[in-house]
Amino acid sequence: VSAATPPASRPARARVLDAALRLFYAEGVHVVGVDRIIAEAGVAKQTFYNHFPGKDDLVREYLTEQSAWQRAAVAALPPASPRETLTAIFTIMCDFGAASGYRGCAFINAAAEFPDPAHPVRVAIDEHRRWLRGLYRELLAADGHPDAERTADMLLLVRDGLAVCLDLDHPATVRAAALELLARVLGPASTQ
Amino acid sequence: VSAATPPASRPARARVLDAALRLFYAEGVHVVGVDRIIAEAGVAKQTFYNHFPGKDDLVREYLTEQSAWQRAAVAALPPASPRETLTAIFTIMCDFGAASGYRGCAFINAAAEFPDPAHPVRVAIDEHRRWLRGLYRELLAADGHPDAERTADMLLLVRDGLAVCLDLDHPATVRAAALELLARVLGPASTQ
Amino acid sequence: VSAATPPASRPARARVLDAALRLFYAEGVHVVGVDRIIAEAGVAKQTFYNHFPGKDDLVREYLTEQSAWQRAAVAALPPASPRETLTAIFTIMCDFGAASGYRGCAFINAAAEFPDPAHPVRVAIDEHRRWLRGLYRELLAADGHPDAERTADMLLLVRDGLAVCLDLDHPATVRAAALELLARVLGPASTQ
Amino acid sequence: VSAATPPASRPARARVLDAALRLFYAEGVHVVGVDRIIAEAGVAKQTFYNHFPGKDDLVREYLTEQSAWQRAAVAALPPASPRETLTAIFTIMCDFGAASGYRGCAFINAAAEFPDPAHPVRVAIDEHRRWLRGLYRELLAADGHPDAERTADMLLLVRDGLAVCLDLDHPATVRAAALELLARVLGPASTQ
DNA sequence: ACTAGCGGGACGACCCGTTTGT
DNA sequence: ACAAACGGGTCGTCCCGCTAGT
Repeated sequence: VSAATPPASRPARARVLDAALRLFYAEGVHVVGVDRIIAEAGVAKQTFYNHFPGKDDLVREYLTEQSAWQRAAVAALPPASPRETLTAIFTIMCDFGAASGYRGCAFINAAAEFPDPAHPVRVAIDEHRRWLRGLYRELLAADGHPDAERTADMLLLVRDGLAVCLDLDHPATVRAAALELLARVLGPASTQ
Repeated sequence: VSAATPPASRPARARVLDAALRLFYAEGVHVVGVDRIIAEAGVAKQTFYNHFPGKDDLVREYLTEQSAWQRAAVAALPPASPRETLTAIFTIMCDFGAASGYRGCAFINAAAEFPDPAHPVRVAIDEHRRWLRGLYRELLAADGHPDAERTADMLLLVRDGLAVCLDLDHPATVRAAALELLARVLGPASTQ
Repeated sequence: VSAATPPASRPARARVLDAALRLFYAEGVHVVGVDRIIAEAGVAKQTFYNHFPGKDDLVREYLTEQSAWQRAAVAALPPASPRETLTAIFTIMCDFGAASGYRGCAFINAAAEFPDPAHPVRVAIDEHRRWLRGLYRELLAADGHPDAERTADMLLLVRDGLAVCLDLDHPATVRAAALELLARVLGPASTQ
Repeated sequence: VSAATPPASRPARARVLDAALRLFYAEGVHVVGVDRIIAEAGVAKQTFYNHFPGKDDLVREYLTEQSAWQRAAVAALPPASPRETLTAIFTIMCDFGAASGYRGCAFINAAAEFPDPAHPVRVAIDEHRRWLRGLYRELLAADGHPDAERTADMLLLVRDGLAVCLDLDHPATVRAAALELLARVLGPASTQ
């Protein structure tokens, strides 16, 4: 009844994107063929190619979708101090990493499969990382951190390491290490 | 110079591994076919399958080779204090990451392409990471660090983040962030 | 101007035929898909299948349309002696062959793509050729040629060679050869 | 036992070319898929791509093969006067055109399916036609014809028309027209 | 009656990892 | 050690039916 987003053709395209998101994240991009995506989406092959020029474009949209989802999740965080927000972000990452089905960071994984830095997929990855770093920097600055720029770099590095370790090591152990590391990066709380 | 038939077909196998290492690391595992590997190695297809049961085994050996190479590199480090050795390890990582041809960590990239945790490739990855963490822990303990276990976890996390960021961001910026982070992890030098 | 619903769905069908004519002639029949035709015609897929049972029928109509166009062009020739009319027909062919966009004879090209002599497309081709030969024969007879039947066969052969050569060789050279050939076929003008 | 041509790998490649020649000529280029060719050749798919970079290259080789065959056939003609040789060439064309399986000129048919004049296939067609015209010109010159150049153009045009008409009309009728036309092009025999 | 889009199944060219003959 | 064979899989396009929505 309600036409929240585009009035027409919502389901088919969305189903393709859903299936792509699920399969690409869970198994990787190159091993998942178009045929499997359209099969899981319950979509004809031609309708897929009506919505996406090719597989690469679908991959790019898969990443932008992921990025949009993360931005929305951050925007939906309960209001809190910048420092608490930062801690919440990393804590939530740990929660995700402990849940079943976690497979690391979609962007890092995609970068592993697309070596060419000029490839559109890599461009989408860069854009997401610029947003991430900007988010950290703003929160640090709002927290009154003396060197938000460089500390944002450090947080990005911690985030990447966290995303990787949560996938490859014991999530509980990684959680402890990450939160401790975060504390050392942020320094003692500003006694305001 | 050499006899008609060398005692063991060493060079053929080694050439295959060399080509695999180069191609797998530079372009990824799934996109590189065995035909290209044997072509670059200058080896017949049958000789390849004489030395390796299949492609997956080659991938596993590619990772163990990488691991052996890193262990040898660490063993060849000039004698120094544990703390200096740790710093050297991370500094060398930054050097590699700034060099052209850097494509991130071979193990992290491989994990992105092999989701199944029970796969032999993932087992090889786990083994390398266990060695890495053990190395950190021993060096920390030798340095007299009070909590070598947990600090080793943190170092592993920093290492992973470093390997990823060096590939995706500006190496110089990442280097500064990583070394600063390392300093905060190791704490003030033990005034011995 | 026109009523709400024109008595017959003329425009849609005509647009499809126009697009088909343009694309089929310029690029060939098999390489041009139905989707491209309906896209260029600005017509829905269903509308296409409402007017044509299938692609093959469209091809047949494309040829009958071509044939009708040529018949109309001949009928519209300025009044002249039969011999002048014949010369005009071949001269106009040379003009077309020198123009950009010339791609040979639509019927010869279609025959190259439809080998089965019983195929409706081939039937349409045969019909056009029968008309052509009849036209030549009548003009020759009207000119008082002693052997109109066999000379018409020769003219048809020259026509086909002309249509092919204009596409594959230099039009200017071909024109000279064709007109010279035509003169030899027609023989000296009847000194009436 | 005997290694007449290349010592190795003769059969596979030759079988592919044989099948391609048969199918392409009989049915057209675009309608015949690679799969059918390799099936009729009894060859593995990869073997095909080991010998030919792609289908287009096979098409080009199909035409060069055809051209080579025609050149050999002309070279194998019994010694005769130039004029007799010319007549023999056109007579043999008529014989071929009357035989079952005749499908017109392979080059004209191929040109109908490859509109782009810069395409390698068109280049091969041009080359064959240059040879053809050169052959006519030399024979005419050897016969003492006063204008071999322009007459060669006319012969090429007649040849093309003949090849087309033999496919589309009654071969017997076409034969008579073609030989009569040839006589008019060559003029009265030089009473030497 | 025309548009827009989806579903379906076959086929297009091309490449995969692997095994076999020679 | 080479080429060929094998079976299946890759992405992408084919022609055609059908169902809504104005």
